[in-house]
Amino acid sequence: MRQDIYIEDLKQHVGKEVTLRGWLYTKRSSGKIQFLDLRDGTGICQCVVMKNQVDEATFGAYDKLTQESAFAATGTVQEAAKAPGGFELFTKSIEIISVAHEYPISPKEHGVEFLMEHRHLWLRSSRQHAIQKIRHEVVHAIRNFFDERGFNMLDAPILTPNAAEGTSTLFELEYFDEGKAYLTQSGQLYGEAGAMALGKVYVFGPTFRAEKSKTRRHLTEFWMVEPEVAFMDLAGDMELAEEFIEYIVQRVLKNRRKELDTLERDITKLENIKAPFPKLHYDEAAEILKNYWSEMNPDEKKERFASGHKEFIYGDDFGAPDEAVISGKFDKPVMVHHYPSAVKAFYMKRDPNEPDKALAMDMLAPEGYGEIIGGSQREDNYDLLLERIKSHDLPVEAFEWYLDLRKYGSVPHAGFGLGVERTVAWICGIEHVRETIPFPRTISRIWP
RNA sequence: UCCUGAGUAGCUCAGUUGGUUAGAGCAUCUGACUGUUAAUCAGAGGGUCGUAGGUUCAAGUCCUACCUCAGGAGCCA
Repeated sequence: MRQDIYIEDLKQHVGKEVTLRGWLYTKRSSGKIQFLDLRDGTGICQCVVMKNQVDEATFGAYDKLTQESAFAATGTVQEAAKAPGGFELFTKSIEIISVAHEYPISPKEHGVEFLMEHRHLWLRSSRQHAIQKIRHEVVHAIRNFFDERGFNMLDAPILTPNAAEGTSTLFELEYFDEGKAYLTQSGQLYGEAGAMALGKVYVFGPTFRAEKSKTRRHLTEFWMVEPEVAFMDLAGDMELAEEFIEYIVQRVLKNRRKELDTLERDITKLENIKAPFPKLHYDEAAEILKNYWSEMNPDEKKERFASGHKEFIYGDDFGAPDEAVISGKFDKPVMVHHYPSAVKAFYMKRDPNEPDKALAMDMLAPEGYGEIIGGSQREDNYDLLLERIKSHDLPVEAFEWYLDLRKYGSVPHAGFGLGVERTVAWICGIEHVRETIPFPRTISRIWP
């Protein structure tokens, strides 16, 4: 009996006759024996065609099938140590479904611009396929983590009337007779409203930043997951964050080993990602930077300045190169907490014991992947929050609903935001976040 | 916005102190090959050197402006 099956299930069909359907990845031939690598989305299978075993039409299919042509192959599944994946199809017949035009992405290397221009096709390549499988696993792990802990998912609006942290980086649009609307930068404020209704919530969705950032860590459209929990303080926030990251990384290790192998990821670095993570007070992190600069000789200093790294001054926020110095000291993600409140967002609560510091934390990924989490305990006092909105020159009317949360049963609460693309880039060990999202939006790309 | 780098065949690149007809690999096409792994081997076709000016007997190469892309800074996840 023949049946249609997927390549990932081949091992259950050894010795049986099956039909595989998919696309031609590559082909090789030595005259009277042909090898066609069939890709079906679940894997790649080598189809072996021998001239003296098949009819003329099937043997002739090799010449007609161009790269990425669609076809069905029927034959017997065999174990084959030399075949990619360990199995091959000893092919009896081939049915051509559609012949592809000359395919632009050849097996040799290509430049970034060319690949991005063909992103819709590039996704078929094995590395891109592996990255999307891992992204899916990460998203699944995120949802499982919160669902298992009794969190309620809360969908925040994409179209919003106001900014979370200033107005310079918003995508703006006309909203009927209501004036301007903006694409959301963060669902956090809505998450806070949700936490007061449901106790524990997480917002999960796309966010938009019109910043003109052109680095391997930035996209204008990216996905963020933002848990928010009533009655949780900063310490609880950090515990939740480290448990969360451990969960995601270990899940990918368990379920996506094959894809990590495809990406040639150093697994040992990921196996090490287990809570607790190092936690540094801002002052301790500042000390690391102070020592870093004081131990440097003048030539090295000149080099650092030339690369754009400015010498750290106590009280400043950390720049990307500073973060690299701090995270470089550890082989796990590092959490830095108690940043100066002057450099942090208006909604972050100040520490009553250190009034110049915010109850805020960032998590820096290892291996130079930068900030993957930013979080804080939120200001829960109505008067202080109102004062903060005013001192940040934000329009009070726009935040009236948000201030209501402090009017009607205000409680301590905290949360954080995790950037999905930076997390996936780190786990995959790839250079740039643009490869972690199917259709990246950057400052100079809105196509395809 | 600022700093740095790059635009040469469909793709990835080489091209010397300026010098005659601009090269290679892959892809495409033709042929050979019964166990290939980015198969191999032999052959063929394929170019307004990013755009516009300028210097020169002579410009892919030098100069100016502009365009596009990439990496980084700032800001952030």
